[in-house]
Formats: sequence, C-alpha cells, structure tokens
Amino acid sequence: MTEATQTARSGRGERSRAETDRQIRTVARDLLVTRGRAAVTLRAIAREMGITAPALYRYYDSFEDLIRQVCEDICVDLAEELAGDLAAIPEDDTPGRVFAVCRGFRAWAVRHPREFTLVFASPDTRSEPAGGAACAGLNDQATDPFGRIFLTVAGQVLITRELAVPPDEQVPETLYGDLDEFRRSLIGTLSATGLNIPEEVFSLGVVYAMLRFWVRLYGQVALEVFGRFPFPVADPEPMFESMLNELAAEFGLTA
Amino acid sequence: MTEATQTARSGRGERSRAETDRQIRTVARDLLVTRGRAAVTLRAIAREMGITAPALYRYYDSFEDLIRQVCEDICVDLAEELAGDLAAIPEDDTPGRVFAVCRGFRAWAVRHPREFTLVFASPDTRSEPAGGAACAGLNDQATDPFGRIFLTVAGQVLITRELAVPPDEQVPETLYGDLDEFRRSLIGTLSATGLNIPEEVFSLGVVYAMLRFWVRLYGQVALEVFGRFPFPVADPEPMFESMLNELAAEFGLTA
DNA sequence: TACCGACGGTGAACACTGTTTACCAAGCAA
DNA sequence: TTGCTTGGTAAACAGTGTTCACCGTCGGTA
Repeated sequence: MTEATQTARSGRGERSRAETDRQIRTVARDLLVTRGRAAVTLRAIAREMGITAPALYRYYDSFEDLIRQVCEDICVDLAEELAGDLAAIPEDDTPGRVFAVCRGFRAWAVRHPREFTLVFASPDTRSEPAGGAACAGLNDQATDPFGRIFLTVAGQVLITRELAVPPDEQVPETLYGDLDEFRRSLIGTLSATGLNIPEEVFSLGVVYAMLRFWVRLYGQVALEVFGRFPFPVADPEPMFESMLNELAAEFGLTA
Repeated sequence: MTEATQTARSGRGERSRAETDRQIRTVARDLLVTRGRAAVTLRAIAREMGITAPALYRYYDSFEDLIRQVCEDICVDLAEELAGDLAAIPEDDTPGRVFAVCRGFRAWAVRHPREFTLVFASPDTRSEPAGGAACAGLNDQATDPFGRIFLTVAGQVLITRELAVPPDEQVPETLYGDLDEFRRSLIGTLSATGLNIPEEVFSLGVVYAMLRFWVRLYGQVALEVFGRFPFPVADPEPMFESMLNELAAEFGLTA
C-alpha cells in the first residue's frame, strides 16, 4: 500500500519536492562559497529560502545529513567540470587527458577552496558512527563520480600506453592484499563503464603507481589551497606544472 | 608609569595568571582530543575549569584567538616529540635522523588526528583579516617550532652528505624568486641555531628538492589521516614506509 | 461527496553557542 | 584612605541545531 501511494504521488507534487530539495542544497553551497563554512547553517538556509528552519527536517534527518549530501553534490559538479575539460581533448591523446584532469582538479580546488576543504580535508565521518571495518567498503572512491573520472582516465591510459611502472616484485608484499582488492574493484567499475582491461596489464605495480600518483597530486593541491607550503609562494601554478611534468616523466607519460 | 606597574606586578600574581592561561589551553586541547573539534567551545572550557565563560575574555580577545594559540601549542608539542625522537639517533646518522623525523611526524598525526586536522588542514586564516602580501612573511614555516625541526634536520643533511638534487638549470625559472627568498630565510634561521651552511651547497635545486619532499610526505600523511586513499587500506604503515624508502632513494639518502 | 491520512509547513520552546555589558571584590600604589 | 587595575560574576542578546504540537492543503478512497 505504501508503495502504491508513493508511486501514485509522483505527479506534480513529487517534482516540486525534488525542486525545493535541490534548492536547499544550492542555497547551502552558495552560503559556503560566498560566506564560508561557518555561515552555512540550517536557519540561514531557511532564511534565504523564505522558509522556517524546522521545515528542512522534512528533507534531511539532521544538519550533518544535509552537509553530507552537499558534499556529494560538490563531487558531482567537480566530476562534471572535469568531464567538460576532457571533452576538449581527443580520445586518443591519453597523456593530454591525464594532464587535463590533473590541471582541472587543481584549478577547481583553487577556485573553490572552501568546497575543497569540506570534501577533501575532513576526517572520514563514516568511520565514527558505524563499526569501522564493517562499513569500510563505502570508502571506495570508485563510488563517487569524481573518483570515477580519474579512474576512467587511468584505465584509458592503461589500454593505450606502456607505462613505466615497477614490476610486482618491487611492490611491498604487505600491500598485496589491499592492492589486489582495489584492482578487483577497479576492474569491476571500469568494465561497468565499458572499459574492459586485460588482467595482465593491470599489474599490482600499476595499481601501486596510481596510488603514488594520487598522493603527490593531492599533496600539491592541498598544500596550495591551505597555504601550507614551507614558504610564501607568489604564483603556485608554475610549481604545479613542474610537479605535473615530473610526475608524467616519472610514470612514462611523456608525449 | 604603565611599564613600572607591569614590571612591579611580576610577583606571585603574574605566575598565577600564566598558570590559568596554560590551563585554559590544556583544557581546550583535552576537549579537542577526547570529544572532537565541535566540542571545544568557550563555555565548555569554562565549565571544565569551574569558571564562567566571559572570564576567558580576560585572556583572549576571542574564541578564534584562543584556537590560534592552541594551534601554536600543538606545534610546540609536536616539535618536542620530534626532538625526543631525534635524541635517540646519533648526530652523524643524518639519514637516520630524516627517517626519524618523518616517521615521528606520521606517528604523531595518526595518534592525534584532530590536532593534525586543526593545524595542517585548515585554510590559512592569516590571509583573510590582514592584507595578504603584507603579512605573508608570517607564513614562513621557519617561525613555527615544528617547521624548525624539519629545517634543522635538512640543514644537517646538507652539510654532511651529497644529495641527489637537480642542478639549478632544471629548476623552473618562474620559481627562482620564491625559492631564492626561501633560501635566504632558511640560511638566516639555520645560522640562528648555530648551523652555518655554505652558500654554494644551498643551491636552488636543494631548496626545490625540500619542497618536493614535503609535498609527498604531507600528501601521504594527510590522506592517511583523512581516510582518503582511493581504496580502503588495512594497515597504512607499510605504505608509508614504502613511500619513505622511495623518497630516500630518490634524493640520495640511502644509508 | 465526504472523509482520512499524509505532506509540508509554522510557531514556540529547549538547550546550546560567542560576545558584550555592568557590576563587584580583592590587591596593590600613592 | 583613596584610587586603579585585575580577574571574576550575572544578565542579557543574537544566533545555533533540534523537537514538539499544531494545522492547512492536497490526493485517494469509501
């Protein structure tokens, strides 16, 4: 019966609800961007919408819940922006696509520092409520659209180019378990998007290389956004470009 | 006259004031560690001290001001811990000292994730109030005790070992200005601690290498603390060790 | 047509928060 | 003794997340 009423309600009322739902998150992000993290508040959102605060509880269980969904929206937008950047690069120019997605990530981060901080520099909230290892599967970056963009580009690189990755023997043995599981998850999500990658090209060394790549990209961007370089940097972009070139050369991605 | 009263007051009353001052920051940090960032609040601190909230304004201009000083305390503690780790390593084992300080940094970060987040993953607060470039000098890591530890070890490495750093010609020209200024600042703070480093060994390539080293160390540690590796990691320590070995080999720090 | 229930909103309240203000007691200086 | 500083208090203000009782306005159904 409940299902019947739910499906039956999908007329005009449903669209209106989804619309205000979207508006809530839009207003929240607008406050975050223009007035900072401290200004995004249930009552401020409601005020901005000409509505009263408790009404928001018809849409979200709590303020934290709302923030979580805003984070997901941010990831979606970031992914869309990166997809737009990628659209300008020919399909077969895989190094160019790697460069584009890395540059796009940095450009987005410096253009949206508060969103970056909210999404990429908050301790993992999922670890607190549930039982840690139990919900660890949700930590998979393959689930969020931003991570998927990165992984897809990585997959394209793998099937079109010969990378300079270490042989499996050089990968620390203690990482075999985690890396292998990640590889399995990667193959799954990539084949879901139409990319079928031969098992032999997806070595542990490749997975390990992706990890190291991400560590350096993230470190560079985060330090720039947080202003935590060991010295004041006049223009961080050349530094980023230099790091990117170093990365590309090291992983055999030179054009 | 004001000076006279100030100096005259430095009897028993002054010590008591400094004591409660210390207690305020201690209680604040305790709340941060045990109950999270959201729980460190003016009133909670006062409550824990058996005191009333406005009394804290006799010691700090605002809540933000208090937080800033807590951050400095955290940096001091981190520096002391690293100094303790260093004390166990012989003076002439410079690679061992580098390893010790890097391992100590990671160990501290994973043991104190909320303190790490507060200090190392908050957007630069100093950039908002003042005029940006005007107060940029305060961004210098040489001023904070944690950065000083790192830089001192780096200086010891420089005067005792031959590093594998790129020649100045490979450093991007656009970075010359920033790097040179950082080098000047480094030489100053290092000579202040008794380390006199010959100008010629302190090349731009060396400074650039230090920057890249920090980017990778920070990225690794931050991603671990935030749980933002691209896949769930069972035991991050071997991954860190692997990164550290790679770093050491790459910069010519092998024992 | 009449009813009934859910949806989405309101207003009031509660327990918090940072911050300001007026006030006050103790201690020291002149 | 007088006067000023120091460090504390209580009360208040504006703002926060959250809950609760209430209440129109609809859609679906008897």
